Amino acid sequence: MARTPGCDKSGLRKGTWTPEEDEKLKAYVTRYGCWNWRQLPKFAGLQRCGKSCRLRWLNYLRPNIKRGDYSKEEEETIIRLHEKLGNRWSAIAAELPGRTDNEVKNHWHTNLKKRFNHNPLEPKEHKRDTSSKDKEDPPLILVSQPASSDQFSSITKDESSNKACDADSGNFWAEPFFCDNFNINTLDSSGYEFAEFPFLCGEMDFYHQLDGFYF
DNA sequence: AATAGCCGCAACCGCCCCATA
DNA sequence: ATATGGGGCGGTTGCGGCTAT
Repeated sequence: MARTPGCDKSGLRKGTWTPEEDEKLKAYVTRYGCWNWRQLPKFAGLQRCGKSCRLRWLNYLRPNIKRGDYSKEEEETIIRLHEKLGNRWSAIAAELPGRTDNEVKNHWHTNLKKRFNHNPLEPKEHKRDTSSKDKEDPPLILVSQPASSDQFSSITKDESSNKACDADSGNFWAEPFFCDNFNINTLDSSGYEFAEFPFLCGEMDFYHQLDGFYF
């Protein structure tokens, strides 16, 4: 499933994230936010590149991530938007609360594409894979159903981790990040999310301009 | 019970866009 | 106008688990 741990030539770790790394990243981002993905791993004590941290956070550790089976409505939405937008997974994922572009993309490639390739309504410009093995899969039948809220709160495969996310997600997105030296009064009086304050990271004292304070 | 092949998905890679100097 | 750095995005890879034989 995941790639085996390894290191690239610069000594940065690659491959599967360990629970310890997850904890470090989650703790740091929760506390300080993602002010700079490239610098972040250094201060968070991670031997990872910034991109890897960003991906891990956005696709796995971020609060309110919904995992597990897709509802019919979600699949319908993906298919409808894919028909309209093509492979713009981030735009499609934006319409599916709790789903990430990576997850939507994976779901498309592993489930929906096989079925949807047989749907004559699919625009040809988006059709990429017409391999013969797909012929055994039944075409996807779109059925409109009234949306029910419980269909959007599917049980996750990793319920324990999701609960952990839910526990601290309550006010996560609505509240600013605080650290030891942060004073809410330093927020720009205009209301724009901007703050400038010192971080204390280990023995280093930095000034960071934190933009996008509320994410 | 063994094993070969398939599938799902986390993670990496490289390109592109945008902001800033 | 150009260079540079950072973030975002889509395509692809490859391992582990599952299933069929």
